[in-house]
Amino acid sequence: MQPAPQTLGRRERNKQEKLDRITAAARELFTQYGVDEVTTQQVAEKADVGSGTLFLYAKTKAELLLLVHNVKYAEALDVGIEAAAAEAEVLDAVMAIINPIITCNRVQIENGRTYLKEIVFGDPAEPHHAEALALTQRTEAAVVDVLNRDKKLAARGSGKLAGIISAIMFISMTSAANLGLNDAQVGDDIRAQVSVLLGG
Amino acid sequence: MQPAPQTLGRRERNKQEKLDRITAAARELFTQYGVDEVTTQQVAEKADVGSGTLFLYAKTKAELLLLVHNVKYAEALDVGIEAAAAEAEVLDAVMAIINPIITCNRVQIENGRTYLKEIVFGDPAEPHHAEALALTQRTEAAVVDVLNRDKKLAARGSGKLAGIISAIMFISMTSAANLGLNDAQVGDDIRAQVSVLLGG
DNA sequence: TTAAATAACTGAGTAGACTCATAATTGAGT
DNA sequence: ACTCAATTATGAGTCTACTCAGTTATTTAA
Repeated sequence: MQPAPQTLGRRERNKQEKLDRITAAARELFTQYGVDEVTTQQVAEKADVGSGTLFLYAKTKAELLLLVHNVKYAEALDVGIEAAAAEAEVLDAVMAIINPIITCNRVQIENGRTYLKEIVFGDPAEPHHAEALALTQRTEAAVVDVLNRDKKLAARGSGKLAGIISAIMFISMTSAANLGLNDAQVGDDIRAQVSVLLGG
Repeated sequence: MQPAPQTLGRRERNKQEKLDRITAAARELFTQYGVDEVTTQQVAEKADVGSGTLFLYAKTKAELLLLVHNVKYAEALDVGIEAAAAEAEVLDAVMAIINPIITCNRVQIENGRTYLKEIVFGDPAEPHHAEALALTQRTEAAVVDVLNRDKKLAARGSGKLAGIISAIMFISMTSAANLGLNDAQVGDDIRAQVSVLLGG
């Protein structure tokens, strides 16, 4: 038989396939039951790999969640950036970026909070974590672009402002005080704060 | 023998004494080695109580850290509020409140980050957690007082502004990106952000 | 003084994330 | 085809936060 035409050898293909199975298994179980209700054993079993193998692909259970959630976050961010372009007002445009992220983050609220927790407190050296950080940086960059539409905001320092908006988002989406709110209410909470920040 | 003159019975006194021993043991071990390097067994042993008893006084290991750290935080806050009164400029006064908190939080950086993590992600129904929340509210209230010195800031909404300052503090003190900075540099980072926030 | 009721204590046991010694698989060299 | 070094997979075993059924201490009531 001829050697396969792929550039990747069997070893690389097997690895990719295993990662795919693990990602799929984790996504389904985490989404349905929530991270805390799922054991790594269950994910391994569903992915049909050994329990130790899991940890070759994600160093911790939380990293496994990053792996799964990054995909959804990236999609939400794309939607938001698109929507922001259609908004005339700066505040509206900023919220256009933020709103899909809120929704994505709160589909399963426990997972969303754990995701954000891991971004701040996890190990930035891990590959899935690095990807998550890149996403938050992309989010800030998108906010910077919007803020720069306004000369005065640009003069105040759009980079710093975007950083503050990230902090506002983080706290509003994770705070236990906001656990009882729905997506729209969290959005309103963030909007009110961003409004104060920008509208000074 | 006459009954003791205390209003508290033996049971209450025993409980208080045990709590004191546990607090002292946790403080010493956590301070010297860091939370993650100390097991709950070691704390129990040092406090001379059964390993299960520990969890009657703090529902989780993280709650135990809150118990210990709340005291230090409260002291730092008092110092800061005092110092703020002596500052003429609003920004300087805000930083006067914040600076002792930064120092207190970074004496043992791992513990400081874990403390903040627990405040956001822990169970607010737990008593030590409730106390920690009260402290952050007291901090915000102190910041509000300072902001209200300036009519324009008061008009913008000093409560919301103080909330944003809390968010800035949280992120700057916990972010892995700032792990390499010293206290002064973290202070500068926060000051720069607060300056942008207020100075708009 | 004693008995019953209640509160607090205890440490062996459990659960689940993660490790690591060993085994299986792969691909390059011959 | 056959080494063999390097990579990847495995699951039994470890570690430790936390639980709970049974015990002990204190208070109250008779």
